[in-house]
Order: sequence, then structure tokens, then C-alpha cells
Amino acid sequence: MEKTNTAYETILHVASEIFYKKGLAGARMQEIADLAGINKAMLHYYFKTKEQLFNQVFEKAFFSFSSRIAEVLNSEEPLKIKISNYVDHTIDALKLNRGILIFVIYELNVNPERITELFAGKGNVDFSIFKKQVKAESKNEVNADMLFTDMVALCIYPFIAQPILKKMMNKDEIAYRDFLEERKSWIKSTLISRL
Amino acid sequence: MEKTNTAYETILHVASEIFYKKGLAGARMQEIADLAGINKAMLHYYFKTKEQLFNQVFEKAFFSFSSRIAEVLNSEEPLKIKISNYVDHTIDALKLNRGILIFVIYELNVNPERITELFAGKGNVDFSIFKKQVKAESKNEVNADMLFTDMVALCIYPFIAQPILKKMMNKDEIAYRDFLEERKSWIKSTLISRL
DNA sequence: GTCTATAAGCAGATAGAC
DNA sequence: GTCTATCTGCTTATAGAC
Repeated sequence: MEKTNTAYETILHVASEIFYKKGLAGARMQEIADLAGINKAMLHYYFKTKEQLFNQVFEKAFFSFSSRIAEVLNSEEPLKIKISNYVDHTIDALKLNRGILIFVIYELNVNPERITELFAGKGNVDFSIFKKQVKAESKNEVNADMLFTDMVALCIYPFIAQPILKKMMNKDEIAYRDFLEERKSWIKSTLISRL
Repeated sequence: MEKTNTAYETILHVASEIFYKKGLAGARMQEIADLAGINKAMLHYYFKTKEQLFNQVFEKAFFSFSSRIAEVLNSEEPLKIKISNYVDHTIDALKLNRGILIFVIYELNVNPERITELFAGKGNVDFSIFKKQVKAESKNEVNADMLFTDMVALCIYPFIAQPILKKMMNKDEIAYRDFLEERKSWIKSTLISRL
């Protein structure tokens, strides 16, 4: 599929891969230029500075997480359906690309002030809706903060610790993918048993 | 190698703080020297290269996690006690220093080959003991891989995502610390209900 | 828009006196 | 062990021709 991407988009794409792997300080403009098939001068023509390029990459990456969370928290679905959807979508997405997860976690902690900036922008998540719903749809007066924290934790941790868990549990690539797939129903049953 | 020097210890300590915050590529030898109260030449006298210093810092940080996990997995305690101890110790330790967590996660993913090296060394964790114990002490034929993954996930995620969770849940420093404390019993009850 | 060449500055590492 | 001065190479960024 030969879609003529603009140079701008091509750069953003390859820059993502480099920044995911090496972070802001470790990435090299030369390497990004090489991967994009242009030279450094052209790269600086499209993005004045490295930081500027980095910011574009980060915002895009962050948005891919916050939008999914916002979707779950703000939709009209019943709670159990919401949870089930979140688990499935998150695990499927991270199976395709877990590099983005480490990247966002790291940068969010290296530069936490950025969060304020990003949260002020569009697509804000409204936690109060979720809280009300938990109150209405659970029988056990579940703490919504705990439930939400668990939901995200159980889904993303196996990707964060993937290299070390694979090693510890002695699983190869295929066995680990099966493990991740199995976790979907395991997580759902854990979360729903709390309601 | 004789490493009983005070300067040696001081350097390792301040280097940790810098590397935790900025990673290998982002850290500056000058900054480490300044914080340690020496100059760059002296720094290179004690640690020939930046990588060498980094490796020492990383191994120490990694060991602080793996030793606690090994302790839990290999001890003679009943399963429920083990789990309870792990939750308490992990949350207490991370309350004091969460920077180390982000650091280890990042470097473990940036350079996963390092794991092989470290796992081959001392203090290796033996997962099979834990597996046998779960089989013996649980009534529901619980999947030990899942249980272990959940245990770690539920404890460390609130520290990984601390800045963003604080923002989302609208908690200040004190409220967040209370939340973390509350999680101890919440997590234990979640895990034990699975057994 | 695209390129070559180069400026400007920084960071890791060493030489060598004391 | 400790210091000053310096080397060397790399990296971002720009100037300017086409």
C-alpha cells in the first residue's frame, strides 16, 4: 500500500520509533534523518529543534492513552461492559506496540509538569462520571479510585515488566502472548468480583 | 577491587539521584561531580567511564527489587503471609523512594539484555517454589503466574502513574499517601480472595 | 524544498604537575 | 589522591548555493 505520506508525517513516524527506544536525550537527529531518508538540514527545516519534534511525538503518544481512558470513563455503557472493553482494547493495543507505554511512563515522570499542560487541553477525562456509576452499579460500595487503579494496573503491568516476566516465568514469545491473551478474562473476573 | 572508600560511596549515592532522574544519556558527569563535591578528573579517577558508574548504580537498584521478590518467593512462610509481607514492604519502600522504580523499569526496557546478565548472577529468584506453594495452598487451582503478576502490578502501578493519578483523582500529596496506605489492605483482600 | 559545508558548543576522557 | 588545563569527538543547528 503505497500511500504518499507527507515528509512531515514520515518524520513524525520514524522519530517516534527512535524516541520510544532512546528517549529525548538518547535520540540523535542524524538517526532520525537517516530513517526518514532525508538529511539533517531537511529535518531542521520541518522541525526547528529537537525538542519541538519531541513534543509533537510525545503529545501524540500521550493522547493515544488518555483518549482510550476518556472513552471508557465517559461512555454511556454499563460498568461491566466499560471494564470489559477497556481490558480488551488496552491489551490488544499494547500487544501491537508496547514501546509507546514505556516512553510515556518515563517522560511523564521525568517531566511531570507536562501533565498539567496536557490535561488542560482537549479530550480531558472526567473521573466523576465513573465514580457516580460505580456507586450506582456496584452492590458493595466499592472504592472507585481503587477499582480504576486496579483496572489499569492489571492491564499494563505485564507489558511494562515483559522482559523480566518472560525470563522469570520461562516463557518464549509465543507463550507470553498466550499469557497476555489469557489475562483478559482473568482480569475481568478479578475486577467484576469486586463490584 | 577495594571499594571501601568514602568518596566511592558518596559518588555512587549522588550518581544514583542523577541517573534516576535523567537516565544514562541525560546524566552529566559534571553534575555528578558537583553534587559529590569533587571535580570531573576525580570522578574519572574513581570510575573510569560513565557507563561503568552507571552499571554500578543500576545493579544496586535492580538488586533492591529482585532481592525482595526473591525473599518472598523463596521463604518458608505460608502463602498468605508471604503475600501480605510483600505488599507491605513494597509499598513502604516505594513511598520512600519511587524514583528508583521508574529508573529500573526504563533501563530494563531500553537494555533488556542486561537482565540475562543480572539473572545469571547471585540472588536468583526461583519461581518454581512459589508455583508449588500456590498449588498446595490454594483451593481454586489458581494460576500462579497470574497471581504473581497481579501482586506486583497492584503494588507498583500507583507509584508508576503517581503524577497522573494524583491529577485525575484530584488528590494532594497527603491524600495520595493515604490512598497508598489504604491500598495495602485493599490489595491483600483482592489477592487472597483468589486463593 | 533540497543539499553541502560548517559553525558553535558541549561532554567525556586524559595528561601531567603537585 | 587531587587539581588545572586541554584534547577529541560528537551533536545540534544554521548559512547559503542551487
